[in-house]
Amino acid sequence: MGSTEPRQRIVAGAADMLRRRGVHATSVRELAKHAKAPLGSTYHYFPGGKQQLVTEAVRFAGDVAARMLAEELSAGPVEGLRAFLAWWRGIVTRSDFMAGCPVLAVSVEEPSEGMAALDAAAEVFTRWESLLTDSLRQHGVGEQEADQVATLTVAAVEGAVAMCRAKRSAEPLDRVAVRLEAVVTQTLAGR
Amino acid sequence: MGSTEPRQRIVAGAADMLRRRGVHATSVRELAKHAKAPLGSTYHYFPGGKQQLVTEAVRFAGDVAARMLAEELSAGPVEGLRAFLAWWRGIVTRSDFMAGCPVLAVSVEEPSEGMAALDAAAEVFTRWESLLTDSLRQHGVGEQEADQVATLTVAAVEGAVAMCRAKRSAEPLDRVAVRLEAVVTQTLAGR
DNA sequence: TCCCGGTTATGACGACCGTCATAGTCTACC
DNA sequence: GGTAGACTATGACGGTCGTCATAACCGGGA
Repeated sequence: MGSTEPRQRIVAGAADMLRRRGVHATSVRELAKHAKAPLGSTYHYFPGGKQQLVTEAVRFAGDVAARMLAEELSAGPVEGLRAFLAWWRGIVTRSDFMAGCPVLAVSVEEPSEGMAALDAAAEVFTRWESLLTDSLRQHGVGEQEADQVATLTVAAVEGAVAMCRAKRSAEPLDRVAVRLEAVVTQTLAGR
Repeated sequence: MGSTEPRQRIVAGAADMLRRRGVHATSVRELAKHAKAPLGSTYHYFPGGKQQLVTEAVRFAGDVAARMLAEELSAGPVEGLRAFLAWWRGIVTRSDFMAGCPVLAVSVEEPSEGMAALDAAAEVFTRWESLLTDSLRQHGVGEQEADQVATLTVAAVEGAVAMCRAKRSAEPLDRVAVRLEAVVTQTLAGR
């Protein structure tokens, strides 16, 4: 909070706004105001314009989640999964179901011009999947099965976050959490 | 194809554009052009403006999918699941990973003014879940477990569709398909 | 034949968009 | 203390947005 670096503040603020409104409903002016930075600064720090800003925001949000996921996975796949789900639940509920996932937002909206942001989103998804896959493999799960469970987890979490937003309820995330934990437990038990 | 009713044409076209661009990147002008209808007609048939148009498009797309899902589920839960996944795979690949899900698009973007479209999205999700839940319950699955598996399925499919768009690859949907089928099969086998 | 409802056609409105140019301010080093 | 360079401030640009008012059109009942 109150980071002194304006650039960092802009990126973090952008990630926060993308969560709530999506890409096209977020203007650069609002972005600057939200970060208490002048509009001119925006184009000073991000000469690539909105595209660059969105791309960096996606990477930033992806990194934050990945760092958390990596740490929690060190206690085991099930513990990591639980923490991942709880983390998303916190974001969704604390914002009164206004906030979602900026990575998902970029993935759903147009690649109108330049796919930089979309590519960044794809990389974030892949990174999350890799963390989950590695953890599963380290606990004896086969390659294919680990890949599939990791992708299922990321997809289900992202989908559930969007569903929570639409329904203004945390139930989708809760249901998915129970079922995903069962899947991972069974996978670790070797079928 | 080539329906004579302009109103229907506009709604179907809107659903198609929402898939590809999302809500805010789709203008009413483009919508009218895409449906070969005059801009004035748009506000004649949809006095509620863009909000009403988006809402009806979401309901329309939701109905099409629900009808398909209901029919395929009559052959059993696994068969319905398979068809559901294959249907989405077709949409994603046939469009060269440009098209996604309009319901998801609405769920991820603004609640800015009037939640009509968001509510419609929530109803569509609930409808899809109900179809899956009912099918599972008719095959002896308990209530809670059926609810959880149904939500997991819808969430995972929606998330995977977005991931396919970002990665420009059908692999997320394919991985999710394999794992979801395993989940449903095991659920039906009673643990 | 006339007219009248539903539909299309056209153009305008105020607002906001992304982007940039330019000029002012500040900071830190020589 | 002066000056270079990083940052801020301001305002403008061409465009497009959602929305609406209004006029032209057109088919069919009186």
